[in-house]
Amino acid sequence: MRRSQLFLPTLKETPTEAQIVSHRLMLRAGMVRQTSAGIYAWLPMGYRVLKKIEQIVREEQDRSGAQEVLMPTIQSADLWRASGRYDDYGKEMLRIKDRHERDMLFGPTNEEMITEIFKAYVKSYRELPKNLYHIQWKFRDEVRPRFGVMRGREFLMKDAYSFDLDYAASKHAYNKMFVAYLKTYDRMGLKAIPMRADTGPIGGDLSHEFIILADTGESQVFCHKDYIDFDIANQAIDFDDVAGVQKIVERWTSLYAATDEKHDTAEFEKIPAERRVSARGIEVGHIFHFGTKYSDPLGAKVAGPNGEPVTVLMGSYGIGVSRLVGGIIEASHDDNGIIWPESVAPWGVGVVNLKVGDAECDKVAGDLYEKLEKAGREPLYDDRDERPGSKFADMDLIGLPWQIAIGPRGIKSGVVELKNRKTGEKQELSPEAALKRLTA
RNA sequence: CGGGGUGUAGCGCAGUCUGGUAGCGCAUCUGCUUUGGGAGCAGAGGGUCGGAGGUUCGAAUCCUCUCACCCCGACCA
Repeated sequence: MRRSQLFLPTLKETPTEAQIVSHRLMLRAGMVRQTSAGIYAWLPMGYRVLKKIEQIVREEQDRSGAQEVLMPTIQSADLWRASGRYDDYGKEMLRIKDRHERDMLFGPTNEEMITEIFKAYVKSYRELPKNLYHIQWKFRDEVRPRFGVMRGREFLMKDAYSFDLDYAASKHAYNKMFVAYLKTYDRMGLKAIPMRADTGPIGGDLSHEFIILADTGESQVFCHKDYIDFDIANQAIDFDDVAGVQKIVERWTSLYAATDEKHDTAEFEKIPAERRVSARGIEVGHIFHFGTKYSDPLGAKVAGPNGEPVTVLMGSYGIGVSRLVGGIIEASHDDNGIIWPESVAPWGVGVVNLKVGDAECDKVAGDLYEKLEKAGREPLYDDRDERPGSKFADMDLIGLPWQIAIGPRGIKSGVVELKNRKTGEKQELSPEAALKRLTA
């Protein structure tokens, strides 16, 4: 993409309404525009990042055996009356009437709808297990939206729903999601720590929040320091291996980790003092086993092995996709701007032509741009006739992992400058060597 | 939903107390000079001062109502 063609309205000054760093940077980098409180339009760069995150989530869901569907944003109130939640949900639910005065709503979640769909088709235990997910916009009419996309009213969420015949199977479904989540966050360059969450009236140990550590996080969290060094990156997972998956879950739940609501000071203090981590965190996912809470009132039953009706056990598994855009920035930025992990960066490399119009610079920069494009590195070529300083500042702001600066000074001695956004490390090397470094 | 605050050019703000030609910086456009970390000079364009009523010869400014947005708290992916 050529910067001169791109719709990327970056700002030098920070709009006052933005209080936290990710919100400020998202506005300054021209990623989103607020259209109402807690509702955002996604501009090209923001949307590219959103789609990359979404795609990683999708791939890891698919890998774990879940199947993607797409359910509507608008739902009928009748469904929610059947589960009893229409009245319970309160003012957070955006209620709408259609032209026939029928009660509708903009879905805040989809348990009722997926259960209804499941129930309509699945009649036998032989068809289990099933895990269906979708990635769709939700609306919760928060009293007080804030923190930009981190807590908007409209937000993109991946929600998966598992259906199983008995508790053991249901637990395996839960464990698979647990592991898929670890993989998902890891691929985004995030260290997400599963923390025990409130299980409500169901009880048991099957609910976890996935928290990433960031200084500006919304809640206080406590955990054992060893979690920081836990690694899932290069582990091949066999999701059909019940014991193997269970083992991974056990490892990741073996140490203390809790948000302030569930914090137990006595337990925490059993950890050696130098291994205690008390930090701020952002919730980026929540998985929950809720048994028959919805299948029972909605009558989701299958025929069991002996022909008897069995109410299925369910779980639901959410990832805040749009929230992650803000979350990643909170976890990865500096004074100059965003620092994108490679996997979610809107473009892979920034090619900065420091003197547009200079024949040599144009040639070398244009050539590098084309080759990087061909190599699939998704370069962003800053071919604007701007001053070098403002191009560097802009490039740092939008946070692409790599920058190549091509200027007359370097060209004279046959070199360009390759800069790593994260480390700030710069080195001069020939255009060919730079290309090789980035495409190896 | 309680408490507090702000609405003036795309962004950041002054002007409001004490009514009298709507301003500044950045951004934008033109020209010249500049060109390796957000340039300099000269010129230009851009506003129903959030909206509706009212007071007044005259309202960004005073009064009433209203809408939007932000912050703290309670609540939440």
